[in-house]
Amino acid sequence: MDKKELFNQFVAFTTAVHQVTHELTQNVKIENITPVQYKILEYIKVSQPVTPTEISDCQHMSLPNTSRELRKLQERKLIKKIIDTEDRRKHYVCLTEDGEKIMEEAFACIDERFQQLIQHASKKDLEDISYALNILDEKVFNPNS
Amino acid sequence: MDKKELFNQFVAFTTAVHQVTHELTQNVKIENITPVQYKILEYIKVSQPVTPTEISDCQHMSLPNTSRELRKLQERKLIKKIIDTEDRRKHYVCLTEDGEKIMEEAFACIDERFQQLIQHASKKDLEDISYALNILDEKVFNPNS
DNA sequence: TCCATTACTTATCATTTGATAACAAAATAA
DNA sequence: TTATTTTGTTATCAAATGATAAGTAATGGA
Repeated sequence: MDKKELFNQFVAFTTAVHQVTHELTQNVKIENITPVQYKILEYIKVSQPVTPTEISDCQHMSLPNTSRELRKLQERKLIKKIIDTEDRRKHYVCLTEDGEKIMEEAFACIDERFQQLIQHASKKDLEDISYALNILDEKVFNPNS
Repeated sequence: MDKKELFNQFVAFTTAVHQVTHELTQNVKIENITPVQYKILEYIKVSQPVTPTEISDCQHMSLPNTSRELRKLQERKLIKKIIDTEDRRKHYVCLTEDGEKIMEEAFACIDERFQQLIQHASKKDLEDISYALNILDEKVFNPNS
């Protein structure tokens, strides 16, 4: 196995992943939500509670810009902030009920398209896919966990 | 294999892929190139020659905006356009020598970080990774090819 | 107590990106 | 030939995003 060749395979693969994730999410349409705001909501949904600093780090945006987007999401009642009782500088960000509802709909929509994508997969195919995902997670994308 | 469970695994996986590709490309710094322009160059590099319409489709941007960015890249002598002799409406876009040089440097930089990522992988690991990439390409991300 | 650091906010400005209308030129179909 | 479609450009405006300075409040250490 040539490592250079593996790199080419890797590049083609990640391109395909980006393409497919774009297709899966493209018909998720939340009223008046910008792409960046959607990514933030998605992150909160999966990892809540999170602090603005964590969002800032994970989404690769400055804390001031994160703060601005969070304020907009809060104004739209999609998220709420809870101040840590231990360290009152820290804010824990969570989805509100409205936010949860919207994100569950979004995920359901993505899931629906995902199920279409794998509709022709056999039982063994599904096992192979799951196994392959695990291998790559373990050896490339999440080597520590 | 529960299809719902596979979806969760899939979501976590694609998130990790996006995260890692961001890390691999983040220290590719080309002077005065915007992210969109970089994505266009990357696409041209891999798929040249391409037409503006193809770029527009693949990068999910309107043709006018594609045209604008291509003009900027052309002004910087990173790409060139060749008019199709058969159908003179069509323009084939290619990298110039300067463009090739810059993109090869960029890819070398990404490759370097990729090699770090898999530096501890054994021969068998590499084979497993390659196999897993193939499986996923075949059954999920590139079902037609 | 005083000072430095951390977590976050507000405000402002520049740049990038997206959307749309109007146009030109070439190809194709009627 | 004339109309229609395709391919691409230019121009303009609005919105989203990025960068940075300045400020508040809480914490923790000297």
